[in-house]
Amino acid sequence: MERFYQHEDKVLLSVDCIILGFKENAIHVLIARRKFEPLKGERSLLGGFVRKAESLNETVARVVLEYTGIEQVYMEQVGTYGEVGRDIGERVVSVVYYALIDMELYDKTLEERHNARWVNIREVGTLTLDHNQFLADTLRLMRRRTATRPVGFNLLPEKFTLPQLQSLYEAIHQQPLDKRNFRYKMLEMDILEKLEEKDKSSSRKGAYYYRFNKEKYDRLLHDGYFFSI
Amino acid sequence: MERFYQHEDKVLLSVDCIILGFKENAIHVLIARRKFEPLKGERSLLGGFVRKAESLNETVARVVLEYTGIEQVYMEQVGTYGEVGRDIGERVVSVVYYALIDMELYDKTLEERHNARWVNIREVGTLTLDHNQFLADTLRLMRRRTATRPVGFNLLPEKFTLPQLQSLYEAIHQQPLDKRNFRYKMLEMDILEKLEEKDKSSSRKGAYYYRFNKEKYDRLLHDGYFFSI
DNA sequence: GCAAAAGTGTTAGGTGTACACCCATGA
DNA sequence: TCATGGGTGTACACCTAACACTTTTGC
Repeated sequence: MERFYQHEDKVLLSVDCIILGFKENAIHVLIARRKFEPLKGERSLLGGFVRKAESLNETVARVVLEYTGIEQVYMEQVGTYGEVGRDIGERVVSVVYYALIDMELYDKTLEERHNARWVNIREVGTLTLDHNQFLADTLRLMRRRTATRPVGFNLLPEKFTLPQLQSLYEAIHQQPLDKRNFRYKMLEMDILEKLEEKDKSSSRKGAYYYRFNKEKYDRLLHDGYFFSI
Repeated sequence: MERFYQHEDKVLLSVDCIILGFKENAIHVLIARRKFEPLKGERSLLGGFVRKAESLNETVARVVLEYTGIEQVYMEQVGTYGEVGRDIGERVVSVVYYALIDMELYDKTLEERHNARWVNIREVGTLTLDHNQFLADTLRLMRRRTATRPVGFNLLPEKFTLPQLQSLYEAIHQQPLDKRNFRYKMLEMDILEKLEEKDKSSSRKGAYYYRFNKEKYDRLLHDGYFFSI
């Protein structure tokens, strides 16, 4: 390939991933200790540099796979942060993505290998560089997204119960929701399939499992339908 | 500064600006002919490469100033596009911003110098590379933004009339709005200051000028208020 | 006086929200 | 039989959207 733009500056471009999961009725984020200088050992989001022949999505997928063992994830770009002094090592522009994963699929052996931990988003504490900013912006975006599109399902196993789903939404929006209204809204959209099977792990009566029907959902979206909470 | 990350790939990073203005009751976008190879002469959005010691915002400001002569503009990041083959010259990752400007402040001598043109967004035609994609994503975002926050004012002169404001919103959302409901909503927020002066250019009766009161608006936002259309 | 745009309130319908009781089951 | 969480319908308040006539003024 010819080098048309050879007199222009090049910069280091990194991708930082906010990997989110749901457990113990709370959203958790995967963080690790930085493996390299500078700031080695500081608490950090998971990232990687964008390679020459790799798209941004591919970088995200690579990072997510490396740290979770999961191949297909829901991801969305949050934004790009390009202040000159934001990384103390060298000038690095960072593209931030969040990824929603089903924690049942998480490869727990990676926790140790990468010195990584799942932290409740309400108890994150101080992260390195501007990573707290990334997280705050992500949560704002993710709340808006889950409030208008049913992407929350990506945080749950394939089969889930309505009480689980409600507790997920309550964790995301950090506020209690009315059970009847919530169930009505969710079922009214007609994108959930009720299964015969019940989850008996959290009550004697047991709660029916449901499954998300992506085809119906896509049809809804195509028709311009949106929901709220 | 030490070079901690010296073994990582660097990439060309560009900023592409969707510069939007309002005239003749329609949103217009500033486009130009590409000045350099490859694809020299193709219709293109306005952009520039991010320099080593320049933040993304600074790059946008530089590009907007260069092509419009305006220093302070409202801008917002749309997203970052990083497919490997998106630029045919070389691998370039592009950060897209839109900027809203008051066309009365536009320096018309620059139109000729840069071979630039203001084009109605409904008649843009084919742009180079993936710039049509950039524009489509921008318009979607801008519509959402103007529907929930009063950023539309940035497209108008400091003094404007309510019929002008309504026609701006109708242009943005490409649908007619009810005059009484529109005026009521806008005035009810109490962020517009009515002036004594009237604009007589479009009717015998004349329409009162208003001015946007940013302080009151910031107070509203701070209190968590949002409006819709 | 008339044409042309500016300005002004009210109502009906729909949407969102609050709310309380019965059911199924395992221990 | 009882304790525990799952499941179900309605009434009211509020907000959104539809709608038509009067005012001002330059020609």
